Amino acid sequence: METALSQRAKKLQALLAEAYPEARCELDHRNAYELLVATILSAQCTDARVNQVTPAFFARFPDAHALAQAGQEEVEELIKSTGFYRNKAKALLGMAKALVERHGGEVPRDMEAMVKLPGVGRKTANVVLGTAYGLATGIVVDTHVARVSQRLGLTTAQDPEKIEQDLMALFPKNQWVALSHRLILHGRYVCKARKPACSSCRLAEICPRVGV
DNA sequence: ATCCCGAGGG
DNA sequence: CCCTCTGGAT
Repeated sequence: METALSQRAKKLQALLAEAYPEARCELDHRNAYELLVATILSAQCTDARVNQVTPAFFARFPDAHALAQAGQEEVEELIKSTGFYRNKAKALLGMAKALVERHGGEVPRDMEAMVKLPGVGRKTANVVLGTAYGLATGIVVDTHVARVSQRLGLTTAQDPEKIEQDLMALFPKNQWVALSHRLILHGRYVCKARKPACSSCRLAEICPRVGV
């Protein structure tokens, strides 16, 4: 049976694909380790700023083995401008050590192992598994995705886990990775928290907010 | 002056 | 369940 909501989901998928054909990740990265580091740094910070600090960071710490040897203060200095730098430095060091101890310095390819890494939650894990490895383990639910999904009426849930379940039920698995990127881009540039650009929104025709 | 918003800790 | 951590954007 085709519910009204799932038909809207199909329409949304088409509109998003037109609006964001590239479905790109804005964090610069060359492998799973770099994406994992960049994603941890991206909390409370723009991707553009993360991309300013990562070149020097990866030159100094090219892999988990190098990072695991680092001193907290040097890491803090390199990531200072991204905010939350003490928490992030601690998370990065713990994560690198866990990577070396438990995974031979490689980034694991499954959700269970990922979320056991210090500083890595479901959001970060979904970004890395989906984008670096092409594994659709779930849908990325950061606050952009949560906000857009709520505004579009795709979910009434507040809890990110519940939002993710609602979205996963609405979209085919082979769309999850691209959908995550597109919803993030849309939330970042159009369906913004503060001043949503509804007049130039490509999803306006299916948005309950427009015209109310 | 206020909001942004992920993960851990209390 | 709610608080905290931070610099930057608005």
